[in-house]
Amino acid sequence: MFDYEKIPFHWVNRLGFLVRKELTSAFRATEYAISAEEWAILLVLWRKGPQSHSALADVTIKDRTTVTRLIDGMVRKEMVNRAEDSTDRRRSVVALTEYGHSLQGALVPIAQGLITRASAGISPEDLAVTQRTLQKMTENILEAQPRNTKDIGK
Amino acid sequence: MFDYEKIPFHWVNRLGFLVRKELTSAFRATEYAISAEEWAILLVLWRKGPQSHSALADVTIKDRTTVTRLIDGMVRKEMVNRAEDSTDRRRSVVALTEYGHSLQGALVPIAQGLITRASAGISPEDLAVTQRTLQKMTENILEAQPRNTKDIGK
DNA sequence: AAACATAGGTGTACTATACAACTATTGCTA
DNA sequence: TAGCAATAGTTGTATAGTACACCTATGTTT
Repeated sequence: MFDYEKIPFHWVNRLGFLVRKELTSAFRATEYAISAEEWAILLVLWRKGPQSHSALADVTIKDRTTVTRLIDGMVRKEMVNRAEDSTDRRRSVVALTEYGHSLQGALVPIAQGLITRASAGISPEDLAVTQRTLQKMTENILEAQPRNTKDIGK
Repeated sequence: MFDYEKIPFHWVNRLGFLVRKELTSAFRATEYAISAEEWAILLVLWRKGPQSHSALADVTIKDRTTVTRLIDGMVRKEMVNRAEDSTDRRRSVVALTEYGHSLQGALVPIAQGLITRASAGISPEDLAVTQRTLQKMTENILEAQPRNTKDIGK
């Protein structure tokens, strides 16, 4: 049998699960009960501005219906709102509300704290290699993979 | 705002999600519909033999009740069974059935295929650094962390 | 023996996930 | 340009995973 613990996969799973859990419970300890999935959406919106559902589904690698439900919840909690795209009336554009923007100040330091804690005793070079490797692995898997929209080669 | 994409966390989440999804769908394409969580439990049992619920909760970083439900399902599907621990009658020991053992031959090659696919174009050194780094990060977070049992300092 | 700790299970509730099927648009092409 | 195909998003429905609060049974400590 192969030595699973010597392979990044095992740790990707383990650490991924752990991070999600830690983030969620750290957020819940504040007055903002943000889930890890909501956090992922917020990150995109903070960095890239308003996005369509399809775009969000793509970057989060989730089904469009999952995104719909997720955004439903975030609208209910008034973190984001939906507007119509003026150029394409099928499309609705998800944008941050004032409250959604303000969450950044509260949440980012928490995430940074966790990152700092996790990175203790690890050299910047190793962190960089790890980041690159994980990114490459992600791309390898996503390559030639079905997406949510079919305009892959666009 | 910090550059999240330059940090391993982002990719741990993304890749972790992707791997779980890929594994699940690859398994579902066979005659064995094994979930990623069941896979994680099976891995432990294959490698380390019979385990108590608490031990499984510890390595999978899940709540004991979650493990109970997970094992319930696996017992129903006859992958594992529960036996009493002769030395401690509170404890029940989860062990593989014949069927559970046999899954190894079917499932491991699938996982290895995914690993090979993901690792394309990455040097063994980088893979090793990544594995070490992720392991260290996991340990950093788990350190001084509440566990399922309270015998932490044991 | 009493108090405490641990192993595990139940009740309950909620989140995330996604397949199938649907409507409303837009784009393409014959 | 008329009609068909593709796209964006939603709803119905079903399922898995998660965990809190609380419970019982057993073992440990003082």
